[in-house]
Amino acid sequence: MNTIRVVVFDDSNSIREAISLLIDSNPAFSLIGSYADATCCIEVLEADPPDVVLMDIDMPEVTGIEAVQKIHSHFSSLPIIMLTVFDNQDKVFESLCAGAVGYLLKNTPPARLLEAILEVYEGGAPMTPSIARKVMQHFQRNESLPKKEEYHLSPREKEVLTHLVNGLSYKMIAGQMGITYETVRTHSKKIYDKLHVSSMTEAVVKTINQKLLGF
Amino acid sequence: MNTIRVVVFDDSNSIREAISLLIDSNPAFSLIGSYADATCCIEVLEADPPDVVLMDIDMPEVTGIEAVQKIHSHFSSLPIIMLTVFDNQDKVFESLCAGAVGYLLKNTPPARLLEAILEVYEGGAPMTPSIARKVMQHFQRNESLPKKEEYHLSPREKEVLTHLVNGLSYKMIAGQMGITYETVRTHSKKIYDKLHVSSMTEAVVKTINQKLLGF
DNA sequence: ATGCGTATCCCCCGATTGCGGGATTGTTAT
DNA sequence: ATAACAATCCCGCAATCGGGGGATACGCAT
Repeated sequence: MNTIRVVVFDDSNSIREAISLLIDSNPAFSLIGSYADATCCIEVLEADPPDVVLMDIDMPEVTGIEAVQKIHSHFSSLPIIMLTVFDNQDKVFESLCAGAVGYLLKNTPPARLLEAILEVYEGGAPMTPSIARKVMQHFQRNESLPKKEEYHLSPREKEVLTHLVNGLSYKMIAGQMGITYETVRTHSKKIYDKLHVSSMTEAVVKTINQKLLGF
Repeated sequence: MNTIRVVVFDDSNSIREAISLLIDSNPAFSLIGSYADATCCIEVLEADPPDVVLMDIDMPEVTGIEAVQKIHSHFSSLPIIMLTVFDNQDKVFESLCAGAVGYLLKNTPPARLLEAILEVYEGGAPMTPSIARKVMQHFQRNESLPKKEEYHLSPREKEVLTHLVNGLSYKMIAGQMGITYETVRTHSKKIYDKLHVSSMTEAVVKTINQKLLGF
């Protein structure tokens, strides 16, 4: 069986050494590169493509997140595991958005790290439990806020609002809906009234942010 | 040490029995309830609150997802693990949005199930690796589309645009930014020009939909 | 039948916006 | 140093928007 080829980016010498020892101690893995910064990450990976990348999140010159973006856009299927000392909420999500598939704290036990490498290699997404929970909570926020307020818009008003959200003017909406400009205005007035706003823009922003319409 | 109190909702008798055996075989856990449907889930949980809920996703009468919504809105801190036979993409996300914190396939080995119950109890979010990967990929889609177009807005223009997106009028923005109404208009003109739109609303919609600003 | 909500149309008027210019002061880049 | 750009301000004018009315007509409930 082939070994899993790993590359590490981390500005800390001691961490790189520790990881180097860890990986080479297990015949199933081999460390094919280890770098203190990610400035040349694309070139490095191009020259000798690994199976998995370990990326420190805080690095000088090019930050881990920037590096992930670059790597992900060049080698979209190459899995990257982020390593970090703090499980900062924002950094987690920035990394995930940038293209990382795993997120581990540096105090992860060595055995777990090897397990994680194997896991991404097999299509998983290793995370510490606390980070996994943060990710889950991120989904819940989306759906828990919007239903707190209910503005009972009539069907016709929703229709007008949809067009407003698409950026149409009253005149254009009138044309689209086959009604008069004045009617569109009347609907809009009631919409603004019900949404407690006083301009088209405010209505549109509120509609989008609170997902008042089905999209 | 107290045992972790578990309740199960699953319409399959065999699964309920298997879980019952599994949980009672380990002194660290105790099964305090086991129901074939979730119609009375709120009453049940209110009468005898558990630490963790296991919820089958496909059930007659009330679906697992509906049950999760109800439970989550009544007992928002009660962790729920979904159990399912298929890792259907949509169901996963519906469940997560509804308030579940864990998501396991029914072929999960018994030991892993107990581990997962412990994990949610301790604030984690157990998932099978394949589901974890799906969740991760969900984040990546968001950021991969928007960078297809780049409108090189100046810093000042971005600032004005931010205020527009917050629903402010030119006059209000002028006040906020300490510049003249006329200057705000000039910036806005250039913004509309660069975004290829011709109204405040269109600019706002485009900005939000394409995530042109950092939010 | 009387009221309530919805949908439709109309008018007036002031405020705001969009578009066409033009102008000055910096900074940056070639 | 000359051009290019960003940021600031100004004017005029037409179009659009927002708020205030009022009006008709339909359906639906009590």
